[in-house]
Amino acid sequence: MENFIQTVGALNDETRLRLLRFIDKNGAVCVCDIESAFGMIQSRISRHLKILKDAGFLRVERKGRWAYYSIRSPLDAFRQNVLIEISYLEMELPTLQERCSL
Amino acid sequence: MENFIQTVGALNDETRLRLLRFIDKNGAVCVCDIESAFGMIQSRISRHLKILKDAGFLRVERKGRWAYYSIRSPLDAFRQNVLIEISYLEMELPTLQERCSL
DNA sequence: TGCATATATAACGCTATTCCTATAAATTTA
DNA sequence: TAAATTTATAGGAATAGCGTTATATATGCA
Repeated sequence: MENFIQTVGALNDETRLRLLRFIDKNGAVCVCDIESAFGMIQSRISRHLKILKDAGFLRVERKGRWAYYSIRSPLDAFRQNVLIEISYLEMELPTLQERCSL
Repeated sequence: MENFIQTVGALNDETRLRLLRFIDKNGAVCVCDIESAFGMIQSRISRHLKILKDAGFLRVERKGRWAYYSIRSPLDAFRQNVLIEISYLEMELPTLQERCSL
């Protein structure tokens, strides 16, 4: 029950839906990539990513000073359906211009 | 987008999940049935039912002075999946003791 | 070691949501 | 019509969530 509420709670925010779709589309990205793409301040992004991670949608892998966020795998059927549903939504999504590292 | 957020927003509350599961399980019930089963005051129930209705999960049919709420039909695939997911959740659910009308 | 970079977290103000109480609206019955 | 029943809604207090600023932590490099 708490788990489910945490899951849908993470989806109950436009910024997080856009972040989730962005990562689903572009694969592993670090916070600074998102920062420049979305034009949002870092602390805001970091907090939303944590919520999505805690809700089971994202995983994070640290490499050096960067933290790469990507869709968690494997993903249970319900969260997969959620990602598909989100992919159908009309939303303004920035393009991943340049990776700030690599 | 707004529609999706409204949908998951309706799920982001324990009371509403229990109400939704209760109606999914018992079929059409009126507010007073829920009132006695859940032991919650009527205004609280009425408001949560409205949120679930506006989110596309419920429909309401008026008969005399009673308002019967039931799962909306047909339901799109995503909301069907949500109902299935909710049916798996462990939650304390009251039994529908008596119908206050009929 | 000292500094820059990348990310995470805490604190605060604002808004939204929840609950309750009280009341309105609509229907049935006397 | 008047009273009772059923449901909906408005208003206020408490709480939770978001965005920002400021700061902490952690890594890499000179």
